[in-house]
Amino acid sequence: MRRSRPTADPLDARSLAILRAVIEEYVATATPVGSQALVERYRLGVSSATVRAILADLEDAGLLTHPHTSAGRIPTDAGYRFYVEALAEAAPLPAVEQLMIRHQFGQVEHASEHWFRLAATTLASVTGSAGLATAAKPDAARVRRIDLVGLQDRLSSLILVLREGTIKQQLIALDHSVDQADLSRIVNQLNAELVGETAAEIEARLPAFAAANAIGGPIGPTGATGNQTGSATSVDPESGAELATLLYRVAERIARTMAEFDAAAVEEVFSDGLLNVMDAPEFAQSEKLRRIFGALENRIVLGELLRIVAGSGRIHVFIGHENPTEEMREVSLILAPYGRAGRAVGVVGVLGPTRMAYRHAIGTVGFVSGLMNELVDHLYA
Amino acid sequence: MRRSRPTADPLDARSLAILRAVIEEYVATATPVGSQALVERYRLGVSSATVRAILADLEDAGLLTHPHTSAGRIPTDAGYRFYVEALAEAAPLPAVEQLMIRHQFGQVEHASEHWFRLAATTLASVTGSAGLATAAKPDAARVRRIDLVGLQDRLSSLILVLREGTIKQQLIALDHSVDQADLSRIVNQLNAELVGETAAEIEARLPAFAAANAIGGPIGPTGATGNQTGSATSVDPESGAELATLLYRVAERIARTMAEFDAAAVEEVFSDGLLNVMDAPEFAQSEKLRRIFGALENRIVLGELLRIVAGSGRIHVFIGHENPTEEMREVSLILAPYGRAGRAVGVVGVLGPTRMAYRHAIGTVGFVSGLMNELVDHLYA
DNA sequence: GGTTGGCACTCTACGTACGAGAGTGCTAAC
DNA sequence: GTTAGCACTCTCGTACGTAGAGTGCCAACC
Repeated sequence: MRRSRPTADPLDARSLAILRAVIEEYVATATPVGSQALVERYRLGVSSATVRAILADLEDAGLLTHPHTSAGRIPTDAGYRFYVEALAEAAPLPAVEQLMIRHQFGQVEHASEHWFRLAATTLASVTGSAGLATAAKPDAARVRRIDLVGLQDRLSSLILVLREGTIKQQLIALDHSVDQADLSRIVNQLNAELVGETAAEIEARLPAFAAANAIGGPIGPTGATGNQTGSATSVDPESGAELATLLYRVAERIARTMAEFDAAAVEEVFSDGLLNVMDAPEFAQSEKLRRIFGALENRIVLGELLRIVAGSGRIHVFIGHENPTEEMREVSLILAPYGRAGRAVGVVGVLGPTRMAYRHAIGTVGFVSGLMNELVDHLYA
Repeated sequence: MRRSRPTADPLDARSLAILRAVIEEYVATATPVGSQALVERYRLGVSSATVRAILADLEDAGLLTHPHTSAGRIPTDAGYRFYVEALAEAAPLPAVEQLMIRHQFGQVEHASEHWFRLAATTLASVTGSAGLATAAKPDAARVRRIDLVGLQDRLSSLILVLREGTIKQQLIALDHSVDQADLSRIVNQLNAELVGETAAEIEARLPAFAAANAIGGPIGPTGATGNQTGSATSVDPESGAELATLLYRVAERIARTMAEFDAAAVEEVFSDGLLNVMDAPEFAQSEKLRRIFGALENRIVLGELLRIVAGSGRIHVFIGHENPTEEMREVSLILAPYGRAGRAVGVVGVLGPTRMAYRHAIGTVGFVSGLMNELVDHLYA
């Protein structure tokens, strides 16, 4: 409501420089920045009075605001948005840090499950915000390997390895005791028939399994390999029927487990460095913190965001109010997808106060997502 | 420094009743409790002046304290300790709640990995504190099943199922491409020789593997079952040597993975309801919270505690200063082991402010650890 | 016209003062 | 041994006053 027209005059270079200075100063100090501080710390070549006039313009444009009359300026969400889009080229991660991170990933390379955790940890420590990572997850999981391990007389464990590296374990209670040799025969048959299939495809086969089950006979195409590990006991008809029943139950369980896996928006979100967020002075009162942590615990809220990002193929920045949920309106999220569309995709990113070092954070998230890309490519070339 | 001798006179029944009242009132209200409040809310049959005299005695005995002169009394850690040992018989969980919890465990029964998480969640929601749970972990893991799954030409995934249900996945880079049939032969041999063994036992066998490797011949006792899944290709000497090398490497990796698993004090601590702790008024300033969460994230601190509890066979209560670390001196931990000593053992428990409903919490932790006992027994009878 | 120094103004942060209220410890009477 | 009474102490909330930071505006300047 002052001086220049309230809306988007294209800002001149000096205004941009000042906007940028305000943002970077505020990000560094967490204190509203005044005209005096700006002329002292940045070579602006103008007096504080001039700076004040420009600050007022930037405020009219909605990019800055005032906590109160006699305080300095702080950026609005719109200000940060402008900064991210027009002023802040992503800062590439220094080569030293890149090397260090690669080295760390090398250390755990033999256990892919740890990559996601490490990605979150790395993002947290490098950016000083909270780090987030989801495991790479396919649209439709496919079977890579099935195994049944007898635990006790009437209890067995189904181990389902999916093509993308995920392992699912399920307990299966048996109606009758089944020895490991019989379990092996079932496993062989299941592997022969179901490897490479999706939940839906297995589902479609279930009636065939059931039919075979009903007549108590052996099932599957004649090509089923079978004949395994020594003990080639002859199968009496009754136990044959029992095995067929079991076969059906296991196949059904596999289909269900995979369907559940497919349906889960986000299987698990690894996070690290939540303590970093607690350190931010804007969250000194635990009430705000509580709401943020609450939102983070709520997988639905986060899942929605992650889904948006996973499909997009680019880095997303959600600043304050841009977040879909009320609780997150004081934090910013920088999220990047990784993996191959169609194959497995996951998301990595950071969460911090809107007062965040966006350049650095975007650069770091970009680097880590690239690294995860490499790793996933290496796994599923 | 008043009236009666400063040390442990055996306290009379009335003093005990008042101590108990103070503690239970304070736990309920989080406000220092005065003599007036006590006579109003509890049928003590005496005047507030008398109560005041007794409160002063209890303070001299070190069981209560004063935040300041004109405030009511609050319990000291010693007061809580006395309460837990002498005054508070554990409150058994109401049958309704027991049933509800059992029902919830029934819902996820088919996936044991979820039990630990559910235990933490249940403890958190029932007690209103943070819930903790570790997976059941043996002193020395034993192999239950080994599998190798080809991921790509020169990359394979080792899947190691331990007797206690834990699954470990490891990537193995191959020097040469190996087809699934050859992998299967290796797997069969490994299973034949290593099932049931510990890390140390496998370690001891490694030289034998290496020797066989050196001469390029087949290895293992003659009883090794072998011969599997169709493709009985004849093995040319060179590829035989390569396979022997691979066999050795995989065995070595298995031994190392298991040794690491054994060495880890606590593999993973599932926690839930940390938000509950944030809600406690004593932790309104996030500085205290920060330190507590920091201590929780530090696996070493927690690991030490859990190790103490795991071996003990009984419920432990750590109140405030009784905790080994500085950061935890404002919280109490109630921890119970479950499982079978010698076989797998784990720990469940809750963490909350020292101002905790001990009776209820102890009862709940006891119930959940009993439940986990049942589940583990059911798995590994 | 843009820029600058000067200046009045505004608002917060902080320290002080003060009364209300809660709860104690002590004493004298029961 | 118990109780009523009472002076005392300490916190908490409110009010107030001051110092300091930073603004917005204006008149003068280049």
